[in-house]
Amino acid sequence: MARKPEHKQSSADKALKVLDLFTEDFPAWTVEMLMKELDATRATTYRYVKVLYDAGLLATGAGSSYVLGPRIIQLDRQIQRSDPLLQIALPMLEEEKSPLIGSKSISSLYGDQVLSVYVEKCDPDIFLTMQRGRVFPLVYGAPSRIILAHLPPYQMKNFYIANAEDIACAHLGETWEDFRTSMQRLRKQGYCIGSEINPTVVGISAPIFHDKSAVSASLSYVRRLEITSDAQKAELAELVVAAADRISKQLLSYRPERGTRGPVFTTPRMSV
Amino acid sequence: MARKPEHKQSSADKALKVLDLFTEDFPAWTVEMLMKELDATRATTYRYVKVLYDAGLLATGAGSSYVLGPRIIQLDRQIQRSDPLLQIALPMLEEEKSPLIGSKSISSLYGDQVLSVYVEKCDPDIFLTMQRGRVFPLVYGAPSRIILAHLPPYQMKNFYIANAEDIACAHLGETWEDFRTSMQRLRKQGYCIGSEINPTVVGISAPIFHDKSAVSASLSYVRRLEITSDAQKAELAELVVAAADRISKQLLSYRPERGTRGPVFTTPRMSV
DNA sequence: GGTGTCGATCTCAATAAGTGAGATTCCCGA
DNA sequence: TCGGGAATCTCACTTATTGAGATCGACACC
Repeated sequence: MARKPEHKQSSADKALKVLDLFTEDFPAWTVEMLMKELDATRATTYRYVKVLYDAGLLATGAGSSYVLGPRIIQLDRQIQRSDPLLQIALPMLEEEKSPLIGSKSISSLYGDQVLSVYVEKCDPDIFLTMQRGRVFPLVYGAPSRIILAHLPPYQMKNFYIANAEDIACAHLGETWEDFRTSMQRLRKQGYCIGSEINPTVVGISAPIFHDKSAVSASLSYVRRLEITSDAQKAELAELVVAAADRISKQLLSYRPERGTRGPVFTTPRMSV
Repeated sequence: MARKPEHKQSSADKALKVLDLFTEDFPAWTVEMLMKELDATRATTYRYVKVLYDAGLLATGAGSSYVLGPRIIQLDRQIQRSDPLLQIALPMLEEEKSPLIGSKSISSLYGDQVLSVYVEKCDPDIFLTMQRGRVFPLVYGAPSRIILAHLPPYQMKNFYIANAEDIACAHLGETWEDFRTSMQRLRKQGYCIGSEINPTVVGISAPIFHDKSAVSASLSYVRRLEITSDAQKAELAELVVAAADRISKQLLSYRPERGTRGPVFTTPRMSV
């Protein structure tokens, strides 16, 4: 995870830090601007840029600026094509045609974050904020929380110790016992329902396992809040739990084809 | 460009080289495998992996392997949201509803390659091989060739010198004069038609300019070959040229909103 | 909840890099 | 062909990287 501050400053670290500067609000940087931001000389800045440019992670933009490069788009395609979760889940989701479902999405656990990896818009009138690539903390939103609830005990304990404050803020428990109990309740329920991320919709998420007792992702069905009755919520919950179970079953028996050297699941560590 | 072999071996270079190993056929690597492949010691291999892991470019996979990381998916979303070409073109393409169009796609020029950056399936029965992230050489396929034909003179000349052989193989000209003439013909026609990439469809591509006389991308309309008459080809050509022109016009008058510090077009260099 | 097994990190001396300032080359538009 | 500016090169100097082994710690099993 690139969250925590680093102690040592290797040169590769410093070069890759340049990537962090390319945010949505500042998608283009000139070398002059980078020099000021990095507090480095012209030569050094060009060296960092060259490394990333040669790797295809940066590309030249208009006005002698640099922007994120083509390699990223290319690698994203590679991930999509080699991710067994998507390989299995997408065909299964295509068969799910209930008119109750306004949108389907899949979120994956990476480290201590949850990343949206697939979003499908079914209801043309629904307003979606979810997109592939959006990142959420483990405590925020139904897709995250149902994953959080199914973490193995030691990971959940570690997570609590490191994030007790955020957990309390999110009303998931004031103490470890509180937290454990509320997570237990979620597990028993089998799904998590909420409108936290997007207040115009209701989302219901169920866990996906790539190994017995190892959660890796969650499936969410979403529907416009204004047109959703309580009975429909219950029906959607049943649907999403059943679909997530089917995906998990397939995933458990998944064996890679083609010349791959092994499974391609992500099994995050929850290190401090 | 990440094509040509490098002379110097900086440590960041070596770390980023690890990314190259993660191909579609080998999406997961253990450290042991990487050690053999890189011919490095265990400590060094772990150091490279750690740098990429901390940057989010790698993630841990099942069986103590590593796979491409969440940061890539995240950065891809950032590119999509900050690319003025997509910002402008997508709403315009949504209004184009001709039933002749089986698929729409946009390809962008990056260096000496052309990258598919957007693909939309309109005809549910069409079989598409094109996806966001697919890369093509500048001489292969209609989307590439119409870009090639509109390169500025010195870039075209440079490209010819460096790729005379490939150009001859692609029947684009045996000599510089030949090549120049065939490119001139394409420019005059205004579009390029072909079935090279996917033999089951016919694709027609028109150039998109982000600056007068600076090509940056191409728009392609695609239709199943078996159901396409010559008259329909002509009509599709008109449509795609008109749409690409509209996009170019918008692009020329584009001024970034939000706190962006400048335009975010890619203006590739064609260096040797 | 305790304990064992690897995967991952740390330590330290030797080695081979990265760094900065300025000159230079090369790209690209007229 | 030429000019302006971006990108690279040179070289002395400094600092990080490397490799082998010891150690740490996360995770699985009991």
